[in-house]
Amino acid sequence: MFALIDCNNFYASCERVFRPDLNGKAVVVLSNNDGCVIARSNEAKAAGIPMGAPAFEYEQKFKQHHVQVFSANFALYGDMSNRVMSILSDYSPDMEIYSIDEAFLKLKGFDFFNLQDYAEEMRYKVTKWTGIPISIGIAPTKALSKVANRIAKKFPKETKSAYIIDNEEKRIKALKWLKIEDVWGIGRQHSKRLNTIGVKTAFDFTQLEDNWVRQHLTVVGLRLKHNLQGIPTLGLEEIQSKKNIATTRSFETNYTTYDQLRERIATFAVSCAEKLRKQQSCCNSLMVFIHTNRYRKDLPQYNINIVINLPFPTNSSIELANFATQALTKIFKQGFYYKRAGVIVQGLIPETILQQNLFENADERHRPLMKAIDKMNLLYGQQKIRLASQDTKRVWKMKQEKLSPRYTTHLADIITIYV
DNA sequence: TCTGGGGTCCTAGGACCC
DNA sequence: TCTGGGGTCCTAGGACCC
Repeated sequence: MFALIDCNNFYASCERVFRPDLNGKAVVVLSNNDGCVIARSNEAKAAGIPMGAPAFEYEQKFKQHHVQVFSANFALYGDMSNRVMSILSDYSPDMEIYSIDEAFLKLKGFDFFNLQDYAEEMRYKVTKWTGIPISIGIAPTKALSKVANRIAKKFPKETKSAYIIDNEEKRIKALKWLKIEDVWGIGRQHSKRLNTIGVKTAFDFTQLEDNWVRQHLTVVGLRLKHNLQGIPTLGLEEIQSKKNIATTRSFETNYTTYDQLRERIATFAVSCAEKLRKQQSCCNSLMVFIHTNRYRKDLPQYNINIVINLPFPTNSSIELANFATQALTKIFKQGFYYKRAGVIVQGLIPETILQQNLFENADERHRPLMKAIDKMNLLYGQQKIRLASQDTKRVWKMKQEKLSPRYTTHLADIITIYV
């Protein structure tokens, strides 16, 4: 059996842990730059605030329903996630962390366990120790555990937030209940197409011909179909190092000059380099893109990207910032209002595989230098040591007007309790 | 004025090889 | 008039996830 554990309204719940006065109240969390809604408490959902709602369009509604608004505090969410995952890892030797707020546990050899009790204990401990509410779905396959989880979340009282699909009757009943567009792996396009041929529920989907599914939804869709039928086609996945790493941002205002963009691109490249070093990889190529504001139909649009193959694999901040700025030079055009840009590094290989190039090689001195920089930044705070090509005067700021303290990761932000 | 960010996988088609 | 057969690798684009 697989268990899928999912934190309820994760970011909103993290904020509430340190603001218990907000329990039972509407809470939303905004994306970077306070752009749009990326998490909602149940009360906020009930107030009719959709996922992805642009914050400026919903200001009235926030006021009207007394919604507490937060800027995204990823330092807090990342740390809370680690705490939850560490508790969950005690409940099975086989765990796959699927996202910041979700994990699969493989429950092998649990035949003599009462899984309902087991799940409820898990839930009790996570909530007690971290303050984060979770829902649990258990079933013979991953896709079905997703379905079970949805039921647990939808009917928290009846299920005690833990639901198990362990026989055909329950499976069929669950699949007939679940709308096709809510199935894991069926997105907007697929559900539109499925709707036109009369597939309304997950159950309808499992009744389709294999060939049709294969043809229109590729092998991914076919695997999903079998998974929903109870045939295990998806196992736990090993933790693997990433294949791409990206740092991309929208700007608070429009950028018009090369110099402004150059600074951002250098900073994004440095950030990618840091992420690479963290997972002990080097990259072989890098992509730089710049976009104008796609919502401003009245302005000329210019979206372009460029891929640069590096002469040697590297994770040096200096090299990557250099290559990225060179790339930018090739695509930058005067006369546009730029709103978004990013750097994506690709072709990742382990740091240890060092291929010598006949003509050009990485500067060996960078390695110890980067090590020293990483160490200092860890010790004295992120971004303390920067390249001169970066924003040394701290001109650049993200809009984060409703940022909560870093309660769990920053000493100065620790809560004081008066007794 | 203001509309996020970071990932994965699969397929078709082109370029190339012998 | 007639123009093979069997591969690999790479990339762009489209779908999906949170």
